[in-house]
Amino acid sequence: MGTKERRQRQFAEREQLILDRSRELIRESGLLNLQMSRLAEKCEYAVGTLYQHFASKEDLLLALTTAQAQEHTELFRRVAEWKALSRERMFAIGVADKIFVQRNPDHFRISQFALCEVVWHAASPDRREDFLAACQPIGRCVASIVEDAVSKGDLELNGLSPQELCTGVWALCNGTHNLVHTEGVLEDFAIRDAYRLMCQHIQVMLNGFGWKPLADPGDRKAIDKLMEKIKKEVFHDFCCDK
Amino acid sequence: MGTKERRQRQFAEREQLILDRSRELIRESGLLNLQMSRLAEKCEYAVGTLYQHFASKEDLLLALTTAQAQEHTELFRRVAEWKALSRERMFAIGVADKIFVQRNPDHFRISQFALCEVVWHAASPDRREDFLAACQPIGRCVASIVEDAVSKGDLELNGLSPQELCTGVWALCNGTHNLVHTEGVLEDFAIRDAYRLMCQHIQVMLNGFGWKPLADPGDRKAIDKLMEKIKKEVFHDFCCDK
DNA sequence: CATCAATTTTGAATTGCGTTCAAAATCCGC
DNA sequence: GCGGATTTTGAACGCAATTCAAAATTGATG
Repeated sequence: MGTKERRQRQFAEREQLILDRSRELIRESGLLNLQMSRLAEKCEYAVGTLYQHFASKEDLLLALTTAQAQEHTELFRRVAEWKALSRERMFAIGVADKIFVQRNPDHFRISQFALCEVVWHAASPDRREDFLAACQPIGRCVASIVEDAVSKGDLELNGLSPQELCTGVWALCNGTHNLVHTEGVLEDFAIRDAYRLMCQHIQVMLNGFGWKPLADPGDRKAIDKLMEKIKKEVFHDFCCDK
Repeated sequence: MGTKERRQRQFAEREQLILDRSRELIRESGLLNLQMSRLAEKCEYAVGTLYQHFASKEDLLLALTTAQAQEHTELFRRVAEWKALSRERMFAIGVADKIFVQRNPDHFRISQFALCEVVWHAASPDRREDFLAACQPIGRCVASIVEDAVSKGDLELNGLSPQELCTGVWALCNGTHNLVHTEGVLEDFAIRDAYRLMCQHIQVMLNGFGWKPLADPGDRKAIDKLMEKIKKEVFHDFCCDK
């Protein structure tokens, strides 16, 4: 009896539609102006139907974030599978982040909001669990690179756990996103290309960890070249920008 | 004619009262449950009176954040004036951050929310300017430490501007706050003391910048000792916790 | 193909909360 | 202690999220 399955599939498709449309609405008129009634109109469904999928508006926002976290994970998985030096792979995590943000310019705006206490706690417990589950592979990917580096002798942990070491790079990336998306903050600082700078800082940090082979932090050309290489070898189909 | 001045003073006092009470309310029952009518009740004023001070609820939240940013600035100013090696002072910026967060446990929850597009844009332009103005000294403090380090020969910029270098440390701190306050994220990672770890990562990063004198990243005792020293010499009256 | 119970969809009605504003109270100079 | 200006008040308003009873659709059954 395929009836039930078809129903489920259609339900899932509709959910996807709602997520897509809400992303469009947010792009068009901002997160601030996202209204359930307008969204319903845009989806050509009644408001009540939206609530069959999402327990609340906050729930929807967290679902949006989760869906994008899955794409994010995909990028990281590629990096983890890339055949290259451990240090290059770790650096590539930063590049993946950079590419992800470029491809999903409003992801961070949404997630920054969705992960705030206010929205987070207004979302349903299931949705929160889904989000955490979607994030787990990211952590595992990155930790596996660290473990690999240690086993190859490229890196010494100096008493840290692989997770603790990851947290440094993670915080650096996360903080960069945050600063970029907080209006007015980086403007005063005259930062040109915050994400390129982030990659430079990752190199600095990896050097600080003594992760071999050390990079020359002053050599921007080398960093750019490595970024190009990563874009070509790992994300060839993801980024067409030069 | 002191009447007008007295009025202004009373107005300012009332504003302070409102801010204090809202902080209490948030502590008691969460940011999610902050309601203007309850706040008015707690302040023993009418709702309308609140709106003489703040254009909207969002405006109030941003004002809260700004007020705390001022205390934050105070800590940084002390660090900048501290007579010590440039590297110790830069590290002390991280310690200041750690102390600030310990003293103001809900600051970050509130600011994380207040700086989201949704709240930020719903606050009044004046309030936004106030916030940015309150943050500027922070940037200047930190940049001055970098400049000092360069002039003393402790650090080479390698083509970065002092601001660009600061951004790395800033992002690291900011990202750590963010991860700490995103529920469930660090839990899986089994991070014990995220802020201590942040300080370690700052040391790693400063090493990566080649900021002399280099620290031994594996020597936790040394880091703890330095943290103690900073607490004693710079923040003696701020932190009583061991 | 008609029937009908179960399921799904609908959108007007409800609700809750932020915000407003006309009326009341207070202030202050004369 | 008078009267205009200023401030405070809180009931009323409006908006947008959410609900839920009624309508529509579905699909199994004879």
